[in-house]
Amino acid sequence: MLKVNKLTDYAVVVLCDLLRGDRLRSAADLATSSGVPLPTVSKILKQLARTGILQSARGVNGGYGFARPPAGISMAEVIEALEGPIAVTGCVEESGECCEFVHQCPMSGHWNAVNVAIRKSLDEVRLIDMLPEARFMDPEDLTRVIAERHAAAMQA
Amino acid sequence: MLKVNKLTDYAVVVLCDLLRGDRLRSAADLATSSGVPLPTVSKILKQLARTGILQSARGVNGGYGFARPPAGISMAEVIEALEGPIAVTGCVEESGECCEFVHQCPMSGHWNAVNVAIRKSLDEVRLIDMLPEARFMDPEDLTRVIAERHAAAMQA
DNA sequence: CAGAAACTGTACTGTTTTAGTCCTGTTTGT
DNA sequence: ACAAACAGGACTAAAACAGTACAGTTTCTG
Ligand code: FES
Ligand code: FES
Repeated sequence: MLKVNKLTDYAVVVLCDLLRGDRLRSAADLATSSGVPLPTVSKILKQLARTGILQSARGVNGGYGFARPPAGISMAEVIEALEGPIAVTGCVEESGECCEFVHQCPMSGHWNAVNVAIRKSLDEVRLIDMLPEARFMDPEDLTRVIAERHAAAMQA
Repeated sequence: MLKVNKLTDYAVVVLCDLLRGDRLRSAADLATSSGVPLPTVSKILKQLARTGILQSARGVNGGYGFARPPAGISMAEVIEALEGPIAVTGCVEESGECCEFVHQCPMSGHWNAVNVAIRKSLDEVRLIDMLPEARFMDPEDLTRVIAERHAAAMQA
C-alpha cells in the first residue's frame, strides 16, 4: 500500500494550519484549531523543528513558525523529516542495513531506480500544493500570499 | 520511511529469476534458484497469477510464466499486485475509507497530488529495469532479449 | 486408473511496528 | 516566583506483518 506514517499525515494538516496564520503558534493552539490531539501535535512539531523546517521559541508567548519561506518546502522534506530517508527497501546503496550476502546478493541495489523515481516526484510536490485553496488559486498568487504571511510572522 | 512490503521485495527477486529463464518454472524450482523459502515464493506467485501478471499451469510439469510480454510490465503493476492500490494515506478520493467528517474534514483529498506523482513515477520504471544486467546493457537490446525468451516460453 | 507433481485458498501465530500517551526537565516572559 | 511553552525520552496497547502450515484441486504419466 506504500503507506505514509499517520504522524506524517497529521503533520500536513498541522502545517497547513500553520500556513494560514501569520505569527508564532503554540502547540496547544494548533491542536485546538486542527483537531489533532495535543500530545501528537507536540510530537510532530518537535520533530519538524529538529530537522529545520520549523523554528521554535520557548517560554511565555513562544511557539512554532516556519524556519524559512514555506513556498520552498517540498513534500519530500516533510516526509523525510518525520520518517527518515526515503527508501522503499532496506537494501539501498546508501543505507548500510543489507543482508549478510551483500557481495553476491541478487537484489543488491535493485530498488534504487524506484527510490530515485519516487524521491524525484516528491521533490516536485510543494507543501503549499497540499492546501485546499491551492486547487482554486493561481499558483503564483498562492506563492505570493504565503510569502507575505511568512514575512509578517518573521517581523512579529 | 515509505517502505514497501517485504513480500514485494522478494517478488522482484523471484520475477527477475523468472525473467532469466525461457520456460515454465515451478515454485519449488524458483525457490531453490532464488534462495527465498518455498512457502513464501508460493504465496508471491499465487498472488501475481491472481492479478494477471503471471499465468499458471497445474499438474505435473506445471509452473508459472509471464502472462504477457514482460517488457511491458511496470513496477507500479508489481507493487499494486502485492499491496493493493497505491495510496499513501487512507483518505484518498477513490478509497472509501475516510474519517467520519468527510464533508468538512480539513485534509480530505490533500494527499492526492502526492499519490498521483508517485504513481506516475512508478509507471515509468519497468520490471526489467530491475535486472542487474539492465545497468550494463543497451535498453533496446535488453528488451529484445527478454522478448525472445518470452516467445520461447510461450511456445514450449 | 492410481499416484505424484503442482497449483489454490485460507487460516494461524509469534514478532515487529506503530500510535498514542505521559512524565520530567529546561527556557523565558511577567 | 510563577506560569507558559518547548525538549527529550520512556512506556504500553493495538495493529500490521512475515512466515508457516494444511487441506483441497487439477493434470500428467505409467
Ligand atoms: S539485501 Fe542488500 S545486499 Fe542482500
Ligand atoms: S480523513 Fe478522509 S475525509 Fe477526513
